[in-house]
Amino acid sequence: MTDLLTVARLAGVSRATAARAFSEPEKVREATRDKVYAASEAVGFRPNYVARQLRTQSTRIIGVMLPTLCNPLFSEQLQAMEQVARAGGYSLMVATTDYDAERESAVMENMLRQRVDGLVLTVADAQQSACLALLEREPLPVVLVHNPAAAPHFITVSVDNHQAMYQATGRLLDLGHRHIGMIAGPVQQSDRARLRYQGYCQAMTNAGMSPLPLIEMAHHTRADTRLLLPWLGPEQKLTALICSNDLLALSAIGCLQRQGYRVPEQISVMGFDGIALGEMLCPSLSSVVQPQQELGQVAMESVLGLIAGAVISSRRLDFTLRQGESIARARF
Amino acid sequence: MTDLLTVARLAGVSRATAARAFSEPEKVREATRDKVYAASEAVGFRPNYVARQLRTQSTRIIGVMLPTLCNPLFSEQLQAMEQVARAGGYSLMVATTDYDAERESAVMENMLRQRVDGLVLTVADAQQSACLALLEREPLPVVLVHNPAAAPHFITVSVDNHQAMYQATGRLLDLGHRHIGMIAGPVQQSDRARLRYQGYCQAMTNAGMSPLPLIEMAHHTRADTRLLLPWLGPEQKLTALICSNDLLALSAIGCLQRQGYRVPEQISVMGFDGIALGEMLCPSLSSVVQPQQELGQVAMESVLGLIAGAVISSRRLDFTLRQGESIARARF
DNA sequence: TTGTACGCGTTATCAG
DNA sequence: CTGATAACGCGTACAA
Repeated sequence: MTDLLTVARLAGVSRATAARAFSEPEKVREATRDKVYAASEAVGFRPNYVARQLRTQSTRIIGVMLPTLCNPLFSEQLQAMEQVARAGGYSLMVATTDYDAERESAVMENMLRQRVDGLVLTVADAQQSACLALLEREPLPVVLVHNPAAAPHFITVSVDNHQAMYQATGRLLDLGHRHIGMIAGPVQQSDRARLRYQGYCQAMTNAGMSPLPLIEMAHHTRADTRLLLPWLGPEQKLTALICSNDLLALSAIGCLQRQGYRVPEQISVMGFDGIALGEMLCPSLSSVVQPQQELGQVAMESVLGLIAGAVISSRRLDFTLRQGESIARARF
Repeated sequence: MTDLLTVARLAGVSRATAARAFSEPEKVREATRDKVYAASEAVGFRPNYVARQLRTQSTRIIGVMLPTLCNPLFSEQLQAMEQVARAGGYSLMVATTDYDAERESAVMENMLRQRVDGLVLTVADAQQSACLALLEREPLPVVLVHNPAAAPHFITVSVDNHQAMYQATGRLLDLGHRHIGMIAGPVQQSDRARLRYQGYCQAMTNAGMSPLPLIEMAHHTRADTRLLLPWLGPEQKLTALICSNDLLALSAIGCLQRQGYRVPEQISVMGFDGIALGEMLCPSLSSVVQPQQELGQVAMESVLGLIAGAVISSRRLDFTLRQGESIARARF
């Protein structure tokens, strides 16, 4: 792991020439270049990116901050981002925050010190995010994913969560459902969950019904039977359940079936996100499909664009309603 | 984003003192320290880790290389690793390889140039991995996850895949199954899949049966009904299916149910990995449970240990068989 | 085309 | 406790 000087000496050239052989090969005569390469093979030389980064003031690293990797939505998005980044010659520094604002700030600070060239983040709540406030003063290229495009200072890539949940609820209403409940994870942690609940409320209200209070689970990814049962009793007899994400929906279906309910015959369940697995199971999951890969791709392309000095604007991506087997017409 | 010298001047101290205020605060008088901090606030100074990395020859970055993030096994493992790393003051550089040996080598080379302090990797096939061969000559701390501890040069954290699948198959045999098929993704891509198939074969042979050829799917994460059906016809009437991973198992159950088969009444299905979702669905998935978080934790602790100069050895972690509702006694 | 020389922002090593 | 100075490894004017 020696340095360029050693290589240069062995190759019988100056250090500058050796350096050029790596960073600007076309500016070095072929014979000279080969000598340099041979020499670096011999001594096991490998360019030191840290030194290069210091010198060029550019790390070619993108910082990626996500709430969690337990939700396939985020992990597939990360996978897509990584591919775009690598194709563009960038590496990824990754951190998760578990929807914790303090961790968000700590992660951010660390990435800024690392001098990442850009940032792609999904914060828990863009409205009251200390780390976004901090970022406003930084000249760093930043792209938000999923967060509502509230902060006009930031480029955002997202779907319209409010509208999506409005339509999803509408689908259930169209099927004749009147007793529709909505479940979510800890909702004050997530601005998207709030938007989705608002979408649900508006759909209910527009249809002349009063929205039910949100059924809030302790985890973002697992439904709790005990919190579900009261809504299925004789008093509050839900015929449909709409969920803030697919993992919640799938585990809710599991809970219901385990309690002897048949889905969708006795109760319809609708998810949100459109994770791949939902399509394969039986009954297949009805869901709002977010273009997960595209979200990651567009977000990464946007930061890279910003870094390259291009003019980039926020993007609203299209969602679709996937008609699965987990919902059916309401009957009495 | 100014530098230490600016801060020092403003604070009326030397650059060395300003530096110490950050890296060794206890060696600076409190009054001086405060002046430095005040000055750095004023000019918006933030320590430059790149410069520090160059000087100290240590990046406090761990490179993590995984086949894919689409399998929750890997993404949850990554999440666990990230937490341990952050707690230890390390950051993560993450890349995926999609089981492609060339991408493995490219990713590796990039991480070496980035001067990561250590590496945690899962390669497609440890036996014939160009990047592992390359690594043997490097003095870098490396920990392999999941790969069989074949290469004695490397610390490995894994479960015994062969033994696990042997026992899982045994469980089906104990339930009276005789026609047990195994499905997997592209098997030549993964040394684990091969080991698991061997475990299956040995269990079958020991029980006096001849193992069936592997049913190989095009994707690691999705079963294909068309490839499954021939094994359910009158000639090859399987009563149990054992799968190389849980996503394959869950999608296989979906395929079967969609074809009108009842699980487990008509056919038992067993998975491998023990992803969280499997437990929530109905029928719940019988599976070999790998300690996903522990795998990540132990792996990360091991590299950090190696970096710290501790003596670390390979670890075999325990797996368990989860008895789910997807398997039942064979009947005729 | 190749070589010389400087600086990127920090920490380590001394000396005071 | 504080200050001066030399690296760390590389890129890149500028000169030859």
